[in-house]
Amino acid sequence: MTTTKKAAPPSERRAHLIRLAADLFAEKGFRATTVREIADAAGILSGSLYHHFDSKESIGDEILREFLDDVLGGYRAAAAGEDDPRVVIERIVRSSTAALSRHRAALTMLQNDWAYFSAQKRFAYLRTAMKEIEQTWVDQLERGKQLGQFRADLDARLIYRLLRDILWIPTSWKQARGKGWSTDEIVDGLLRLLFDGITAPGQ
Amino acid sequence: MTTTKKAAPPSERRAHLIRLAADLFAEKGFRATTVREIADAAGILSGSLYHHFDSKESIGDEILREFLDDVLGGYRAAAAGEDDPRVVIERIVRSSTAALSRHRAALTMLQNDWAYFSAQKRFAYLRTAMKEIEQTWVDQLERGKQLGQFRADLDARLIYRLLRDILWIPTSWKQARGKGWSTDEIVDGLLRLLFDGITAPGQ
Amino acid sequence: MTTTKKAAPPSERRAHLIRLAADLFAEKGFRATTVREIADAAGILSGSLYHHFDSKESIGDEILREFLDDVLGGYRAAAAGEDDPRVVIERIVRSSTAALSRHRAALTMLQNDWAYFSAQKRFAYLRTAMKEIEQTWVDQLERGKQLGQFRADLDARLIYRLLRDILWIPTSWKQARGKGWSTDEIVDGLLRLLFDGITAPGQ
Amino acid sequence: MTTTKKAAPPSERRAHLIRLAADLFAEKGFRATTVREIADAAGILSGSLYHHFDSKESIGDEILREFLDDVLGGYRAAAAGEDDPRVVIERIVRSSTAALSRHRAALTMLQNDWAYFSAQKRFAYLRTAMKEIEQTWVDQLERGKQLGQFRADLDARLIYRLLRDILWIPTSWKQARGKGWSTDEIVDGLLRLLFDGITAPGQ
DNA sequence: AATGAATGAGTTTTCATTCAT
DNA sequence: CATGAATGAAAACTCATTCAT
Repeated sequence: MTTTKKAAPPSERRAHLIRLAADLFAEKGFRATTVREIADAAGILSGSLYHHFDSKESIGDEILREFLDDVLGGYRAAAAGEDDPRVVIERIVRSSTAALSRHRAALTMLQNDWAYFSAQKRFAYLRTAMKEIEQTWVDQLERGKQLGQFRADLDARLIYRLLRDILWIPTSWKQARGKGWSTDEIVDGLLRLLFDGITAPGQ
Repeated sequence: MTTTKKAAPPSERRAHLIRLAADLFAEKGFRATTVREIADAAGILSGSLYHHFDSKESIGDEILREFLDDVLGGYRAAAAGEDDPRVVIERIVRSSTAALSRHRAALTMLQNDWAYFSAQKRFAYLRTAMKEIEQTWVDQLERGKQLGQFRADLDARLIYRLLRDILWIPTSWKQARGKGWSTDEIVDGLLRLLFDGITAPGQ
Repeated sequence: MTTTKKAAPPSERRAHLIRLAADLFAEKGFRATTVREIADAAGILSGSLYHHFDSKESIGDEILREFLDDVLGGYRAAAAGEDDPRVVIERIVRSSTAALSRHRAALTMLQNDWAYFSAQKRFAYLRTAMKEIEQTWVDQLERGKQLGQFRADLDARLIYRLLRDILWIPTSWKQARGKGWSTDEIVDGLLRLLFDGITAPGQ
Repeated sequence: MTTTKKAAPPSERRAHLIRLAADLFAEKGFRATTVREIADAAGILSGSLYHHFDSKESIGDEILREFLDDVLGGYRAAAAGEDDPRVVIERIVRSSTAALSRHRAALTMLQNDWAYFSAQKRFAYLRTAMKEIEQTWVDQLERGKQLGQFRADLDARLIYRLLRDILWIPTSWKQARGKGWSTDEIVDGLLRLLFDGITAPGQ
């Protein structure tokens, strides 16, 4: 999950190309985006991309690593030095929503081409990161049960599974704009649903 | 949404090939699956598939149509002749979970290659179907609010967006078996989360 | 060193294409020959080759395996059931010269691109085969020394090193025709040089 | 065979770069070595090489010319003012072995990429040099026959062909060190093989 | 002297599809 | 129904070389 790679000297141009590629990946998925399209977007020939990267996959790699570093950072910070599971969960939701909006492309890549990436050893860190994310959720849900904050019959692992993907979703809405929701509205709606469900208080 | 197509004379062999293709699509996505892989699975050569189908897309088409027919049937039946939105929603959740487990491949295809399909006129029915599904959810949530069953501040469209993808999720768990959840457990957990959230009653 | 590979069903066409490729490899070396050239020679498009082979390397693999099977077969037969090292060596020289003339392309490939092939695990059998060949030579030379047939001060490993490459040479002369030597003349000249040197008897 | 070329102003840096390139050529062959690899070895960017050389081929040219100048010099010196063919041949063997060890890269280049170089007019001097080398051998072998030193039935041209490549071989052993042979041991073994063969005196 | 960026022509490979047999 | 062979268009990637700075 380290960010520095010896074969990848950072540069302005390079960073710009990654951003262009990320936008395309977000739009059409990683596999469906061709290097020619990336090059076209940059106004250069496809072969010229290989002056900066040694493969299309290494561009994807860089995008995904940065994303997971960011997300995991948020999870760790959320869990550090805080005892109330409810607060930790709220922090996780808010921080990862923010991280996701910063790395929209990475999310789309994972959603569309998870099978492709996770099958390669090069991307083994994806599975590792997912495990840490799951563990964090399960830990907090379990602690909440023990403290009596959450329903005692709640299956932490099951709830996590149900939740994880909801967390990813709001970000992809950026594309479908004009719907009129701010990120805050979405996150608040999500937290409300998570904690209280849709049933009216009295019922 | 019509089922009969002139280029598709139904037959045992044909149905079998579709099932084989569907399994592969479920595993790796529609685009990532090659006709050669489908043919290999059937023990024939790739060219021979074209005796049964006129294109790879027409295989996908058939799988997606059957799926949406099934799902929409469930939605319509759930809403027909029932007034209590809570009951309708529970029926929707149960029926679509069942439909999804019957059409696992279709779901993966939509999740992975939505952009690809929805951009083609041939697959226009996908958008139509999605709109009907959304409308059904929004209708029921709105009626629930008016009846005082659901929270008055609930944004029906937002909640639908949050929910839709959760509904798809449990299906993809078939692969990761051994986790020890039955479909019923998952649906119950999902309905409980939807109606009541994770907070303990007293809190 | 097995000849049968499940992913390579033998066929007339396939064998013909291998022969065409082998001729080109012999002429210009493996790396320097493009798949397009092979396809051109066959009168098809380069992509069509991939109907028969999954990579250029697998064509090379097939050519090299057949060659080494043939050569090693000769070495084993030469050493089997024969005690006189001088006879064994003569047999080895004759059989491998014959094998080489049957697999001229393989030889050129090894001479030109040995570094390329031997660095890949796929071609690990090349090193294994070379070791067996060396061991056979060293064994016979040592036995000849013990029997008093060969000079006692002869360094078997050194002589082998000096000899190995001479063995390969005569084959490549096929190209440079018109020189007027038959294979037999070459082999006889070689054996005479090996056993007796160039010095006149009396000197 | 002229050494001076207008596009080649000699300099320290330049000579160093040629040495680096030569090492890589020796390891992997001329064509298999990329300019980028040469530049990497020098710690500069590939484009910067073109400040010193106008093409990759001109690097190869320089390496090959120096080599052939050195080798031919040895051949001429060996034949000059000496009547005994046996002595001349011994001198040739010793001098060319020494030359080869000074120009290891050139040898690998010729062995691996002979077809490539010899097809270009720029490298016409390669064929010229080879002809002179062959003629020298044939002359000495023929004279030896007339003097009764060498076997009368010996085919000078054939023997030369058989011998030439043996001469190159020992050089490539530099890489596989630790085998425990000094250059002298190799040359002596070679001369002994050449003059007397491997057969024990009495046999 | 060297960088940093790019070219352009070529390479191997992929894959849905066609079609005579 | 299926084979066996091929197409054709596009994909990812390679690499010697150029050039403004």
